[in-house]
Amino acid sequence: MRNMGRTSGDPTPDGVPERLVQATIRLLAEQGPSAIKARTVASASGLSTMAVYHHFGGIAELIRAVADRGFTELDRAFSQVPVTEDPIADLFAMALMTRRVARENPHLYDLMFGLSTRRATYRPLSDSDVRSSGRSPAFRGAYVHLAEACARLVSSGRIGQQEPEAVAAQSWSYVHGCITLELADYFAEFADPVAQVLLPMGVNLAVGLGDDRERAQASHEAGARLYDSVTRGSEDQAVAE
Amino acid sequence: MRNMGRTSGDPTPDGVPERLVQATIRLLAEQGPSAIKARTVASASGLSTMAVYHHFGGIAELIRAVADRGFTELDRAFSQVPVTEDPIADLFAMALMTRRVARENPHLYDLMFGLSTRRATYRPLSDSDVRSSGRSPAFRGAYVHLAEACARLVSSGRIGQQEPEAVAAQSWSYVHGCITLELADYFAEFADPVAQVLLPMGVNLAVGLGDDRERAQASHEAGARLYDSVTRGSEDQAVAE
DNA sequence: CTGCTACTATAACGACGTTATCGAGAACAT
DNA sequence: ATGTTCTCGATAACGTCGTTATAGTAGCAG
Repeated sequence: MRNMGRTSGDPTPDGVPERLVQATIRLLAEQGPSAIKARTVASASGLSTMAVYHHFGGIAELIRAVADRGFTELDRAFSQVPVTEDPIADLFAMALMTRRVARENPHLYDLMFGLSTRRATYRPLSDSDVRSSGRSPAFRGAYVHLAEACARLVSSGRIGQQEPEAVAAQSWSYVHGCITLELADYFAEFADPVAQVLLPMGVNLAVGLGDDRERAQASHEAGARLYDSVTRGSEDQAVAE
Repeated sequence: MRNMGRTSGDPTPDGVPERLVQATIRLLAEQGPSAIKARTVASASGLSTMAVYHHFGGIAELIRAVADRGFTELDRAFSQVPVTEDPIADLFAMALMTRRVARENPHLYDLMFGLSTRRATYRPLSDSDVRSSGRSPAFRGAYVHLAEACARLVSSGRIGQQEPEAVAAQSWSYVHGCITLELADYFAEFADPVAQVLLPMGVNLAVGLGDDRERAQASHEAGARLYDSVTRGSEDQAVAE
């Protein structure tokens, strides 16, 4: 495993590691995790297996880089959501963004949060890939969007006085739980999981946090419109129901 | 893959398939999913690899049987929670039970809900292992406990009139989301994830569903006591913080 | 040209899932 | 008792995978 970046400045972000990561993501989306093999990603990149080991050290590190790329995508998706004067609308737009990212590549989403492919399986994450508090920079990049929206929500006085971190944890939990169960087909009985589960649950949580019900409902509908306005006209309209 | 049961009546539930499943669960708990190999589970069971193929057909089917055993354990845990006159207390006791099961064998829990090891990776679940609506009997055995508690909650009139299935989906989502994130160490900043995230989130959701806040808080504390009374004195006190 | 560095292709090694083949033991009929 | 059949599991092999050893190419410094 040598240097990951270019020796000089990076005018071209399309190096060999990039090709390997994107080929892995594509294989993950099209054929699932069992298709990620040193030979398949190498041939899909037009290289030999040695490229994987020179640039990453092994399949495990490549997969970790791929999962990290997933958080980078999530960060980019969150960045597209504008900061409005309605933090609950922003939060629900981010929830729908998370769902979109998850449904675009379910196996990648599973890789980002599943522990079957983390810990114990691979190395016990030793040194500097976990920087300060415990996660990758790409993850924190996405997380700050959520944390800041929760901080805005608390400081607005719209809900009861409470720790923004706890609000963030609860928001994240309900979104992640819903998405995970939907991806695993446990919500097959619901024709529209967003309208029947995700949105009402967000409203209920907001009400439980102290918001007014009608206002929470309106904010969530505004968040849905915010999400539509951001994603409409984008490169791909993702997975249409 | 031959017959799974004994030829005559089953006075001894400790056959070869049982040994293989339990050896796999033990390997999963002690060494993680990467330790599940045909040779390791076979030697851990005192058998050869052929036993896996005779009784299950392959590693994939064995892993599926193991995940199903996880739902059986969850069903058994839910069965230990008594049906009281307080459905919210029952639901929160089940939430704590789910957390206990998940923490006893995190890799098994991930196997039960992760899609990386389902679908696409293995066969597209063809015939009768998915019976009527979409999941295994062991799963539905656990799910009915949740669904019935939600039905009791709705019919009690304590929360607003709404579909019990939606209440179940929301309860399940928040519990599953919290547990998944906690297992993946995303709640490392919280010294007591139950007191700081899971319980307040359950209260908030109950309030959002229409319950009174003080009453919801009391019910959740009662649910915690209910959980303690059921698990205390049991074989193992599980993972103590 | 020589030496050094960075990277890659080829080929091999060990481990794994799976399968082929065969033998042990039971059940049953004769 | 003997032969037949069947279930089940052991041994050994085959193909694939992650990984590594080896050797090679390209670029640059002297």
